[in-house]
Amino acid sequence: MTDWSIYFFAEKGRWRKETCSYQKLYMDKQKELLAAAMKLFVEFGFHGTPTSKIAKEAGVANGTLFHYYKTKDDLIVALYVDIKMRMAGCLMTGLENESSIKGKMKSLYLSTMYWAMDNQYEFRFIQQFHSSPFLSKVTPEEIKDQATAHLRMIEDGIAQKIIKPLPVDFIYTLIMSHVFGVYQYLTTNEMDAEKRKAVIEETFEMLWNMIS
Amino acid sequence: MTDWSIYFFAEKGRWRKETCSYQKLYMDKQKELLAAAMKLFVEFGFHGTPTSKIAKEAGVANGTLFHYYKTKDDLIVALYVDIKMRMAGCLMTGLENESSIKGKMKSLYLSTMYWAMDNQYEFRFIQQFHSSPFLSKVTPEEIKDQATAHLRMIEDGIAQKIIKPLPVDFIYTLIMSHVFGVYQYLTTNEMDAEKRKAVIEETFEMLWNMIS
DNA sequence: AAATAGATTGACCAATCAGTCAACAAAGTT
DNA sequence: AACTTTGTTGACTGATTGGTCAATCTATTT
Repeated sequence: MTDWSIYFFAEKGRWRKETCSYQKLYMDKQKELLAAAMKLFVEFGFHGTPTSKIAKEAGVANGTLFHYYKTKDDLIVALYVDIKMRMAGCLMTGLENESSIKGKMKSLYLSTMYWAMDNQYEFRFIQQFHSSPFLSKVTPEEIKDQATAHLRMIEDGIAQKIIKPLPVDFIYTLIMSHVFGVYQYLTTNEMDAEKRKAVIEETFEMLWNMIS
Repeated sequence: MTDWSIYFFAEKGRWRKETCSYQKLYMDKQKELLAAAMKLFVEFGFHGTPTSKIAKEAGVANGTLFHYYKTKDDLIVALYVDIKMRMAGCLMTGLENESSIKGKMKSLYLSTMYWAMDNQYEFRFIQQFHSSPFLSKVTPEEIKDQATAHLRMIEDGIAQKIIKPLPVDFIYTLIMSHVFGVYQYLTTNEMDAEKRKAVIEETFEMLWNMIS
């Protein structure tokens, strides 16, 4: 009945047998689990998404989830760390082109906003996680770690007397809150790419007025 | 065995039999349920708090919860509406003393910040609710309803060309995000009342720089 | 004092949940 | 080819969940 063939999957660099009938892109089951969990958590909340549904959505057996993550809570925290890392990787690009503090700050702000718009599930998951009791399961150092680039920039700005002399993490918090606010506005009010760009540019100037 | 006595409970203006052994303040069971639910939801999240625990914390039988709220979800939404209304009630005071737009805005900002600091469970519940899938169970009109005072003020400010000519609900969103950010900073960094007051005053000026 | 309506109870239940486990499959190692 | 390690499965379970219900209690009305 089933027709077996051999396929080569470049991502892993190894051969694999797969049925012809549902040949599909090979991806680590672990990654599929994270992707499924993220989607369902955002849509139905941490409660409201049983592990069984996550496994099913990931196309994986129930037990596989618990092979990779000892508990459901572990999965949630791991997902948070994963998304945070992927985000941090995206925000680094394009920074070196700018020389001024304001230019660098703007570059970072724009990257953050566009990343949020392009990765809405990821962004909303982080938002949900941040205002949930799970946040306390991640150490403050782990949270700040991904933000060192931002923090150092703010420090420089303060040293050059361009940015208000306030605690760096305070300014960082205000920036992030601003990003959340702008994100919320952009997603609840539909608009074309041009208008959206204008809003993002304008809100950066507002932000800059606030902290400089 | 049990020693029965009669107590008068002024809040309800009626007499009630109660055992001497655990005489306690009488309060609507419904209100006790909301209070218990709020505390537990903030501490353990919407999941992580079974209805049974809520009933127990409220000192009420399991069935009583479902007498007042058809489902657990109903309870969550009702709690949100309740807190929002109580908050709105508190924010109205002291507004009429101010004449200028900036003065009114500052008064409102201060009330909001101090309310958040004095009602941390309430504030954190709203925060959690806002970034959860439950938010979609409340209509946008219901959410905006409590903010009409703010919105009208912003409108006036724009008409008088004191505030930037942007959509009012956009400015409102930015203000609320700012409040969330400042709240987060104030609660994660301990400081005395004086220092806290200074931060709140200063952050208002920053906010004003941003929107004016 | 009888009747009505709402409040309160807690035992109870079907469904669901997070997590286990024994068995099997694949890949890597010797 | 034999062995070891790691990945994968899905049936299974004990505990818990949200929610029901018939009975009791309390206050008010008639």
